[in-house]
Amino acid sequence: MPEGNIIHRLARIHRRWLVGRGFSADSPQGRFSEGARHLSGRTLVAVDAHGKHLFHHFEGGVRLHIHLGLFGNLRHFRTGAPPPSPACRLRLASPHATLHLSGPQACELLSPQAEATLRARLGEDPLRPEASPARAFESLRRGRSPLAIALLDQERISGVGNILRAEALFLARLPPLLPASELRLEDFERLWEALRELLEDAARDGRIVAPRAPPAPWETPGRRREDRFNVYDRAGQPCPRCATPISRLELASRALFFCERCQSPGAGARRARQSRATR
DNA sequence: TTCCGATGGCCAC
DNA sequence: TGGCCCTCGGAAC
Repeated sequence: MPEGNIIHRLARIHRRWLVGRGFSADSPQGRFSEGARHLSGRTLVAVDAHGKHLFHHFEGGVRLHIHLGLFGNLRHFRTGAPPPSPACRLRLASPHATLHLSGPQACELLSPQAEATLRARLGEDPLRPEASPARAFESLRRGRSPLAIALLDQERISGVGNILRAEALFLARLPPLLPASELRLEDFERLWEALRELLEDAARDGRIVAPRAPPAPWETPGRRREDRFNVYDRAGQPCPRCATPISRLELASRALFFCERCQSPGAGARRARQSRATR
């Protein structure tokens, strides 16, 4: 489920509803019993999201680090929490809300030092206010990997997952296999803006819905999953811009979706020239 | 009822 | 690069 948008959304909800509450904690599954004992009885004082990582700070300097990985799920119930599933790694309960965490890649207590070390490795997160596009640009251009690979590298830009990379590259009309070192500033600026907008909308709405191009009225909120994307998981279906069948490529064991025509080398530059000419 | 894939990432080789 | 971990919904039988 989780790309950066989900993590930021969770952080916002928890900040609003849970900070200042005291929690009891347990680990129905048993794999986090020791950590749960340390958490139990403490008040949540802050919640922060960085890329796909979530940090809950409790009183007494106790810090919980959660990474949902591919399968992780963090549910919240304001009232009437159901019994936890047997796989529930951590349950945090207060009179006002209950959290159920299952299947995380990471659920651990970290010292402030360990948290700082972890965060120092993360690249610019487009959803964080201090994010620097200039640093992200420099970081993306390091090395020779294709743009599509560089985008998933959390040490360059953090929070981007497989859906967002496909949709952002499509909206920015960039060829996914372009060597990242050849990315030009004007192309990067379109890409960064696409990422920022997709992430921000998805963090607010709770799911990724890519704007359709060419400009079409925004679909109704009831838009079905398979209609939410321009290219992701749409192999063989017509590109919404040019009707060319969407391509699927296996790259570093991840599926990559793109339009060979709209995202051919030079497509972005051609479009930029056209829009300048018509201004 | 079983099976499979998924919006991640780590580690060993 | 491949194997592996973790969970769960929906497709396939």
